[in-house]
Amino acid sequence: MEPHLSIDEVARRTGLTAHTLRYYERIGLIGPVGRTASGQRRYAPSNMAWIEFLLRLRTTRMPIGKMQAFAALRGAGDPTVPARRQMLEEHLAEVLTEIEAMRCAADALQAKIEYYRSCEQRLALESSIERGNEHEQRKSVPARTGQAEGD
Amino acid sequence: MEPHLSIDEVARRTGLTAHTLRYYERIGLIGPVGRTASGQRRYAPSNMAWIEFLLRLRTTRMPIGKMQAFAALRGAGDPTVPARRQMLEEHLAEVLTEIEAMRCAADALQAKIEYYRSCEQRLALESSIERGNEHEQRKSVPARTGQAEGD
DNA sequence: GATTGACTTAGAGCGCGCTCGAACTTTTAG
DNA sequence: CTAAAAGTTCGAGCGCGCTCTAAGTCAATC
Repeated sequence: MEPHLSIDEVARRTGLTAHTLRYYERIGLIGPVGRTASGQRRYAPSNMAWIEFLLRLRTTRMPIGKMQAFAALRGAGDPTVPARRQMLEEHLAEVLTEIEAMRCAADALQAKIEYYRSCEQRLALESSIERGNEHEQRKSVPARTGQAEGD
Repeated sequence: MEPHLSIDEVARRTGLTAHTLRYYERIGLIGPVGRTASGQRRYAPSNMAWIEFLLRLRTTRMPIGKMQAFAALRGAGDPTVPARRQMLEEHLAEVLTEIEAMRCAADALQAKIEYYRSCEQRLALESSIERGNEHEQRKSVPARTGQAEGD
């Protein structure tokens, strides 16, 4: 039981498909991967670590082209360490910017959800009045906010 | 100077292209937009507010198909408010999950950057020793960390 | 009246990131 | 020994989100 995994096992562990793993290798993102005598892939722990790193880059939406550039630098060995670090630093900066943009948009969505909640209260109240049930009133509903037509 | 903007002006203000604005309208994301007598689009403030909302959805990576569904609900008026709220709540939950995933991956990238920095120190030290300059040593460099082949 | 330039529609095309199909070989279970 | 499962290569195809082209209309300027 050596720690060299078949492509299906790697697929299972990483969540990628075997198709995608071959694709990544084809385009130079992964490799070289060991082979059995008959040509089947066997992934070593170092391959796994690299794939996991690629997945982190993917999570942060690095485009494949940049990953290829990074992989090429990595293949060129130690002298490219500064270049690789710089790539990561630039990418990280973009990622942090984007996280902030998403957080900001998420806040706006939260506000909208709350606005909808107030709409629902008002609508419920109006329809109950319409049906003649003028009780059921718990809190005063804020009439109608000036949400600037956002909806 | 009414507050009804031409498509180019809207493009300028939103960062979308005129092409994309027409595309969004075509697929039912935007609309209806007012027209001049000769058929040119004139965007009202309510259109602008909706577009800005769409852009927030896009920032949070809602797929266009979902935006279309949302737009359709909106077009159906008040009774769909609860459904709209639910869509937003579900989407927001996904967004928060994804923000967390990105933040986590970003942390890993930061760690890798720091690892590279230590590599650079070690490499600089080694090459200076190789050249016979055995001074230049400031801090003890941690020999070589066992970064599990991540690189 | 002619030209310039912003606008219109319908529909084709593109870049990205996979995803799948076809045809074949190897491994494994019964 | 056989049959099914899993692997291989090569190349085509797909879904998404635009992006652009072509052909034409209209408004304003020379």
